[in-house]
Amino acid sequence: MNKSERHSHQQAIRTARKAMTDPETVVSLAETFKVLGDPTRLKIVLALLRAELCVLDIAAILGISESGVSHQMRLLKTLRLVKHRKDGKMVFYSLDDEHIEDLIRVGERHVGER
Amino acid sequence: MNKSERHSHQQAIRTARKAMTDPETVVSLAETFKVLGDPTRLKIVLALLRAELCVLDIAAILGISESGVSHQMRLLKTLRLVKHRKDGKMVFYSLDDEHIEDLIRVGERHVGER
DNA sequence: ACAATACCTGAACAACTGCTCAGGTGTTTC
DNA sequence: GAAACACCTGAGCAGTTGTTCAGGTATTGT
Repeated sequence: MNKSERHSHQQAIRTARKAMTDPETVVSLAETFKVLGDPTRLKIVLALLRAELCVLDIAAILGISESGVSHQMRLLKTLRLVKHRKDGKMVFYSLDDEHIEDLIRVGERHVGER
Repeated sequence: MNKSERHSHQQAIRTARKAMTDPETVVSLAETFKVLGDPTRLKIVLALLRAELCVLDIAAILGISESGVSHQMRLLKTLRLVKHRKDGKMVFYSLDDEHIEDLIRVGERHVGER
């Protein structure tokens, strides 16, 4: 009996493995959570829940540099959490879809318990 | 006119700031997303969605060491994503509440689009 | 055309993360 | 009680992250 057969939960293991048949989806899903898992980026998303904002607005709200905001916005854009609208020399950001608000609400419900 | 008053979005900034009146909640929320934002931990949670599992089961599913699993379980436990049940020398882990499944489902919906 | 504004980019850095290794505790079996 | 098992913990490490700095582009105003 080798190490992987030692204990008797082969059935549970087979069942559990089915939860991640598509490794690519798992990685994308993790990336989505990860992007919301940083206080700075979460604050940006929370702010955009209320108002459309330009880079300097966000920098003012967070107290970090324009450059820092710009880097984070690129990430949020890549993962399709935010979209942007150019108006002259300014770029206005807003949330890209309604699932993000749902995600925040469900998360708040978990944190709020107890 | 100083730098922070330069542009004319003071109203938007005031509105957006209201979204994070409680900084402690923001940090807790970010921690919750962060813990799901790592592929290894997300896989653990996905697996536990299907079956109650012990440490060695999880290690077998993920292909990492018992020790690595143990470290991650402590984190998941601290953030109340999982609970544990001792049975002899084994420890069985399962999800702690139903919001976690909701979180995963909403996340999948976001990732699935396009 | 020049200066100011709003934003973006690459490089660099300190801080943090996930993992393994070595060694530990508690439980079961012989 | 000794050996085997299931799990936990602290230390250490390579890789990643968030931020700033310096310098870049595009747009506007004079």
